[in-house]
Amino acid sequence: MSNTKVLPLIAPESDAVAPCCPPLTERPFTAEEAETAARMFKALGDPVRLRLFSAVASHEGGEACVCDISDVGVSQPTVSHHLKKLKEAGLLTSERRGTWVYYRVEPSVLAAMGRLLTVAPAAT
Amino acid sequence: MSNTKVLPLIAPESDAVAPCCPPLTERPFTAEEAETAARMFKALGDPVRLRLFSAVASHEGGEACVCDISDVGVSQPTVSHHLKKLKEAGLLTSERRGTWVYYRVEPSVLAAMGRLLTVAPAAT
DNA sequence: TGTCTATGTTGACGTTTGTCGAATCAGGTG
DNA sequence: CACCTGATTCGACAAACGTCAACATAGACA
Repeated sequence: MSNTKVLPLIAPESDAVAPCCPPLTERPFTAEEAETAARMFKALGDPVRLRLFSAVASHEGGEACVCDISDVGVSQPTVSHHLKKLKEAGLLTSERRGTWVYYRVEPSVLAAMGRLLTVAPAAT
Repeated sequence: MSNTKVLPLIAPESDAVAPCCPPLTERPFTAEEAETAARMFKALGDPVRLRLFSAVASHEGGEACVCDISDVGVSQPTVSHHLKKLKEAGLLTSERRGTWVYYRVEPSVLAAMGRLLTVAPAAT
């Protein structure tokens, strides 16, 4: 199962995305909100991680085997290390299927981050 | 007063935003693209910087004096240090007016980052 | 069983980062 | 001019980070 869903895209109008924080432009972040959101931005703040994330996110079906994306110029343990970081940040999930481990993006988190960078719709 | 300019919003349909990179989900980033984009994400990857940025972005008129936003729990030199980082990342600009220094957000960069997190429209 | 391949973990390393206090710069005001 | 306040720069230090080689683990297959 689950081959039917080609990428559980998020409904742009849905506010069911991770209720982490309001848009950055809406009001000053609290310390707590900043902590949460910064964790996600930080995870994408490294070139290697960004390439890995982009490789997974753009891969067919929204998921990719490590072997498909590990050609980013660093050693294999380093790739594993970065994928772990992305997982800890909630941006990726992983699943072992036989010999290979597949990573897929967490679409709701992507949407939540996008919302952070949204400019508030004309504040009155 | 000054309600006339609500925030120099970006036209969501305009592709005139910083032509850094395509959406993360469109195709695997090249090393160069990742380097550029990671620099921006990294700038927002610190809680203190995120609070400072949010404070500026949400401030009336889209700009704020350092004195208005420097209450984030760290020393004043540290605030200055982080604001500098945000400036170097192209997220903020600063201008001295008399005694005070005002920071304002670079809306096009915000838009560019938002576009990165956009989900590609049904990749065939 | 043993072996081979694909990933993850450990330990160590040099580098970068976040933080502060002290010193310095920039503009007002008396 | 001297003095005060707001903001940046400097110098130092501990903590976090990115990286690798070596080792460990998980599953496939003979």
